[in-house]
Amino acid sequence: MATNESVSPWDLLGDPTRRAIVERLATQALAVGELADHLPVSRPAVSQHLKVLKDAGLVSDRADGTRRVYRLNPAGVSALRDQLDTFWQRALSGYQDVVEDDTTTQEDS
Amino acid sequence: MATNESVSPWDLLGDPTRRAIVERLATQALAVGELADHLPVSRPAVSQHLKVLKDAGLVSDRADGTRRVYRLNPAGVSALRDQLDTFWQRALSGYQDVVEDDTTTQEDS
DNA sequence: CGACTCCGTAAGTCGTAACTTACGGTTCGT
DNA sequence: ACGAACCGTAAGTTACGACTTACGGAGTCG
Repeated sequence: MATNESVSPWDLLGDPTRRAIVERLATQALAVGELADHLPVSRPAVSQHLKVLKDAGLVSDRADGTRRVYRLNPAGVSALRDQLDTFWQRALSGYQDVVEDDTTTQEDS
Repeated sequence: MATNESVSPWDLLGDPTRRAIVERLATQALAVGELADHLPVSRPAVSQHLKVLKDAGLVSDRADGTRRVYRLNPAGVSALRDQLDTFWQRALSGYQDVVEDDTTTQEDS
C-alpha cells in the first residue's frame, strides 16, 4: 500500500503547502497540530494534505496518545525521486544533457 | 531575461501537456502545429503552454516562414533542474538520504 | 493583389484542487 | 464519569488553471 504510484509526483509536490510539510517532516517527526501551527492554513487542511501524502506512501503516521505523529517514509521518498529522475532521463535522452556536464557538483554520491 | 525564476518549476512541469511538450522538444525542434498534431489539445492551447515555457526560459522560438519553430533552451533546462535539486537538498538535508539504498523499515496504520 | 497557411491573443466556459467551518470520534487527565 | 485536547472527515465555497472557439496579424506563393 505504501509508495502508491497512481499519483503523479508532480501532483504530490505541486502544492506549496505540501512541499512545506515534506520539508518540515524531513527535519523532524511532527504531530498534525504542530505542523499546522507553523503553516498559514488550518489544521484540517493539513490533515487533508497528510492524507494525500500518506496514500502516496510518502509519509507514515503513528499514534501517540491523542496525537498523531507523522514522519517521512524513506521508501516513499526514494520512489518519488526515482519517478522524477525517470522524467528527466526520458526528457533529456537524445538531447545534449548540459546539466551534469556543468560539474558544479561539490561531491559525488 | 531567459531562465525566469519567478515561476515555480512545479508549476511549469505540473501540467501533463506541458511535460509532453518538453519531452517532445527534447527529441527535436518542432513548430506549433506539429506539436499540436501529436497532442490531445488544440493548437491555441499548445501556443499558450509554449508562452508559459518561453517566459520561464525553458524554450526558445525561431521564425521560419509562417511557422514558429520551438526548441529547448539548454540554460533553462539546467536552471530548472537546479531548482528541483535545491528542493531535494533542502528537504532531505538533516535526513538520511536513502535514495540510493533503502530498506522498507515501515509500519502502516 | 488575393488566397492560403501558420500562428498568437482575447474572451469565455468548465473542472478541480485547496481551503474553510462544522461535527463526531478517540484518548488522556482529574 | 466528565471535560479537554487532538484529530479525521463531511460538506460547501472559491480561486485558478487548462481548454475551447473566434478573430486578426504576419508571411508565402500563384
